[in-house]
Amino acid sequence: MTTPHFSGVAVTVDVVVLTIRDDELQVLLVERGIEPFRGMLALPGGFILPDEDAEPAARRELVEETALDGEGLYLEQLRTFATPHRDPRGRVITVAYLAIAPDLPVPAGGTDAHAARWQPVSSLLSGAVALAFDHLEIVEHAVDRARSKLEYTTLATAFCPAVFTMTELRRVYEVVWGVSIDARNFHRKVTNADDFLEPTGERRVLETGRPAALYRRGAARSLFPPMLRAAFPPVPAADPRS
Amino acid sequence: MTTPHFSGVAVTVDVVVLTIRDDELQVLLVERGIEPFRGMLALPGGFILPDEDAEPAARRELVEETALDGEGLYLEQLRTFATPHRDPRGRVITVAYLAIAPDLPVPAGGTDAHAARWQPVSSLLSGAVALAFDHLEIVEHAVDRARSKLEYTTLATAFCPAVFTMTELRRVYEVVWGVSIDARNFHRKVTNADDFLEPTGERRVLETGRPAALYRRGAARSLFPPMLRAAFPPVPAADPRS
DNA sequence: CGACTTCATGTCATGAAGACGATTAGCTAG
DNA sequence: CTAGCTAATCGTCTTCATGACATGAAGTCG
Repeated sequence: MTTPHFSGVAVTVDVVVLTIRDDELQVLLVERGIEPFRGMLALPGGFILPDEDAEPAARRELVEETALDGEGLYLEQLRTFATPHRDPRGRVITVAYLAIAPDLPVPAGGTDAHAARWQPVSSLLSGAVALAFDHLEIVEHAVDRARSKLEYTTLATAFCPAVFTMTELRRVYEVVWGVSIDARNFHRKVTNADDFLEPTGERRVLETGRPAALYRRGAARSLFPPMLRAAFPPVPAADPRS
Repeated sequence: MTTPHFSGVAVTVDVVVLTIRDDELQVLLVERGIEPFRGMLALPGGFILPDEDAEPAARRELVEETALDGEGLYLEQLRTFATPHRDPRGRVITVAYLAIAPDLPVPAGGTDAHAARWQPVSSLLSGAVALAFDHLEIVEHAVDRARSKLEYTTLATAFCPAVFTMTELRRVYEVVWGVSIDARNFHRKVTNADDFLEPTGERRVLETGRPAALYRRGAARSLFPPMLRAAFPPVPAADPRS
C-alpha cells in the first residue's frame, strides 16, 4: 500500500429493477447489443464516468438504457462484485444497485437503444432464462435483499404507485414472499404501525365490490413491530394428497 | 457503454473491525505512515491486487496492517464508497468491509508496520477524534449495520470468544445498543431460540457469585423471533427531575 | 330489490415479552 | 459451620401482538 494502483481496472454499475407485474415479481433486463454476451439478457448498467459518483451513475444508466424515470425511483446500493474474471474483457468490478418500481407501463423495448423488457424473476432463478456475466448472482442477492427489507422497513410501498389500496399493498408481500396473508390481520397490523400509511380519504371504485380506501406512503422508513415472515404459512406447497 | 474505461481509477478495500473492550464498542485503527493524511488515524485497508477478489483483499490487508487473525473473523461486505474526490490522489473508490472480533489481546501497535490500536467508537462519532478520508462515514455505516444485525441475526456471538457466558452475550447487546436489558428475560429468550447457543456443560467460576454456564455459538445464522430493539428502554436519559 | 363481490371491523385464544420476585450455587468472613 | 455476599437461573403475572375465523358494509349488476 504505497502508491495507488491505477492499473487496468474498470468500474461499472448494474441495476436490478424489481417490480410486480401480473402478480409476479419481475426484473428489468436489456438485450446486449455488443460483445461479450451479445444478444443475451443482462442487467441495465454501464461504466461509471470519471467524475461521477456511483448512485448517479446507476440512475443515469437506467434512464439511458431503459427510459425509466430516474427520479421517483427507490434506489439503494446492494453490493459490489469483484471476482477476478467475472468479465472476459479484463478486470471489471461492478457496484450493484437495487431499485424498486411500481408497475409503470414502461416503454419496454421502446424508446431507446437496447430492447428493455420485464422478465419474471422465477424464470431466472429456475435457470430457464440465462443472464450475461454473473448477473444471475446479482439478481439473487437483490431478491434476497428485497425480501428481507419488507420485514422491517416500509419498502413495500415502493412497489405501489403514489396512491394505492390496502389490497395492493398486501399483494406486494404475498408476491415477493410467495405466501398468502390474511387480509384482516394484515389490515390491522398495517394501520396500527405509525406513519406507515396515510389515508387520503378518497376511495377507489372498481367494477365490482365495496370501494377500497386509498392510501399514500407515510413518513416512516422503518417498520415496527416488523412483519414476521417466518410466521406466515411457508409457501403453500402443491397439494400432494399427503 | 461501448468499450471499458480502463482509465485512471483505483480500487481499495477498507475494513471496520469492531470489538467490545472495557464495556465499550471499539474500532481498530491504524496510524497512516504516508501522505495524504500522514500521521492521522484511518481504517486498515489498501489497494486490491490485480487478480484478487475483494474479500480476500480485505482479509489480507487486515493481517498485513494489524496482525489480526484473518481466519476466525466474521467479515461481510458493507458498502462501496465512490464519491469523486474522496481521495486527493485521484479517482479511488473503496469497498468497505465490516468485521467483528472478540476482545482478543491484539498486538495493537506491536508486530507490524503501522501502529494499530483500538479506539472507542464514541470518540469518533462525537468528533473528538478525526479520521482520514471519509472513514468516519464508513464507520458510521458499519456501526449502523452491526446494530441492525444484532436484531435479526446471531451476529452478537461474533463479539464473544469461542466459549462464553450468558452475561457476556447480553453485554454485547447492551454495549452495542446502548441500552440495558433484563438478564432474566434475555436468558429466557436466547435459550428459547433454536440453535442460537449450544451449552458446553462447563461452568465458569469467577471470584464471586454463582458460576455461569458456558456456551458455544450454535448453528443458527438468523434469529427468530428477532430481538426487538425498539422495545427496550430507549437509552436511559440523564434523569431530568421532571 | 336481491345476488354477488370486495372491503372493513370484531372477537377469541394463544404465545411472546416486559416487570419483578424468589431460589440456587459458588465464594468469603466471622 | 454458618451467615452473608454476589451473580446466575428459574418462575409468575400481566400485557399485548398476532393468527384463526365470522360478520357487517358498500358498491355493481341482473
